[in-house]
Amino acid sequence: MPKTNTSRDEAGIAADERGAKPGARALSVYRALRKAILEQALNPGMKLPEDAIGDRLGVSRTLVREALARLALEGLVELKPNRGASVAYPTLEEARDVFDVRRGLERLVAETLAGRLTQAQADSLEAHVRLEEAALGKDGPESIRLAGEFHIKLVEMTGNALLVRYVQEVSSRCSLILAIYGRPHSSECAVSEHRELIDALLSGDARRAADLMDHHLQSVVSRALIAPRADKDIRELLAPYAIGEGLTTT
Amino acid sequence: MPKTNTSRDEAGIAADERGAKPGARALSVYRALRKAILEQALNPGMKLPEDAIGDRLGVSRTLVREALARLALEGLVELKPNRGASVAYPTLEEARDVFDVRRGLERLVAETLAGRLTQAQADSLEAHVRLEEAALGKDGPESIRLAGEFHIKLVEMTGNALLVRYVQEVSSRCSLILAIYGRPHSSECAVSEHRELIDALLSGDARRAADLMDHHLQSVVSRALIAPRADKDIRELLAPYAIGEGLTTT
DNA sequence: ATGGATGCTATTGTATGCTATCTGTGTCGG
DNA sequence: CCGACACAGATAGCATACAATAGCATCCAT
Repeated sequence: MPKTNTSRDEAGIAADERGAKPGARALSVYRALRKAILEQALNPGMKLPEDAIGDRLGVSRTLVREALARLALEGLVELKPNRGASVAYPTLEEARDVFDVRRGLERLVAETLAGRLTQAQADSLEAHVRLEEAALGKDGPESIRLAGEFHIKLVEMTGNALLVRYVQEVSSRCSLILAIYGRPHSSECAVSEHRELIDALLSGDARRAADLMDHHLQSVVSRALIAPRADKDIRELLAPYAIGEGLTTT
Repeated sequence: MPKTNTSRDEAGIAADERGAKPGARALSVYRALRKAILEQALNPGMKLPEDAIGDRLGVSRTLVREALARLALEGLVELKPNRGASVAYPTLEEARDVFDVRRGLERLVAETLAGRLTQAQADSLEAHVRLEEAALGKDGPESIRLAGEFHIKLVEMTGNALLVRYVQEVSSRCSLILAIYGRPHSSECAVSEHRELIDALLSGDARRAADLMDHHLQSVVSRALIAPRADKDIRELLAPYAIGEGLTTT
């Protein structure tokens, strides 16, 4: 029996998983959307209609719904009742919350790893830092991606699966936040700070490693987070235009 | 207009939300299952068939699936492909991971709150501690629930929504873990430690508060978690496995 | 009698249809 | 000319129907 598929082979998803495992397509949808959001193919605030996405990806609305629900739980999309999903547009307060939690989590990472880093792990991190340095010149999304991956590599070395999940989650949200509020072309992580961190971890000084990580992330915020691009309220944005046209603004 | 429901009023869910808001029933299913798991009406390892749950709760499998997916993401249920859902049965390693992350998160709570606690908040916490003391005599699930709620109240006072979510999640998982590996009737949190913590928070000494919290949670683990070398008899060891297989335990 | 194959059953995975609700547009009254 | 009501188009919420898979029991062959 050749599977009598319901003729579902036109678009993107069906092709990427040959084995056709059970929950694989739902995962693919999730990953596709996640990636699209993180590399800003879908801008924050953009609507995400179930039908359109399902159409484009060759799956039914059910799977799209599943993916959207998951992304909503991770804070990458907002899900308003009867209004559908849209790419999350975090407020500055939410941004602060996320960065605070991230600092707390990554401090735990540093403490956990301090003095426990194997030489192989340290080498791997060193190699990564070198990649970052190489990417520094040609400022692009490449540099940003690598800087983020350093932290992911770090947390993965703890072997704590839950910690990995949480750090990945907050990292994703940080990317989104920086896409909204960040300076255009800031390399967010100073490579030198990454290298210092590795040293501290190898030396086994947990306190110093934690403080370094803390300071590092703190400086990421102050370096990359800029004043809000005053898009709080559309009325504020339009006020000058209204004055220009002689319309009442209050 | 009485909503012309599709005849869905027999069982548990339909009655609890009169307004019948859009996503309310899905949430109700989620909460019902969550509660059932946490108070061990559903034992770890127990199977969770979608249609049975849907039947019992008066909703379709769709909503049950949604709830199960969410619980799976929170680590309260395990979701195996084509095999369905079951109440999570964390390993000891996972348990350690969860407790580690919890310590990191709650330390952040303590640091955030240190010196920022209003008198009203301190009073509220004091009142809660008094409830805990009252419940100490009659050892029961009551004492355990109250001890957990103390930490929830605490994190809610930070005003950090993400931190609240994470702490609630790890707290839930800790409850589950203690249900499996915990001593039968240990009051997990020493009430005196809660009171000390409030003092430290009021005094504004962030370091001391964080260390107290750390030590507090550490002692919860050592007080409640059974040692790996089980000097209990073999029947106790096998009991959870029997439950997992649906066999009688006595 | 034992080992393996085969059909059956229970349960999950996915799609789709129906209904309720929301948003935008058009029309009517002030 | 501006506001309110009403209708219509669109979209999410939910249920159900259909398809596929894993586990189990039975049966046959060695």
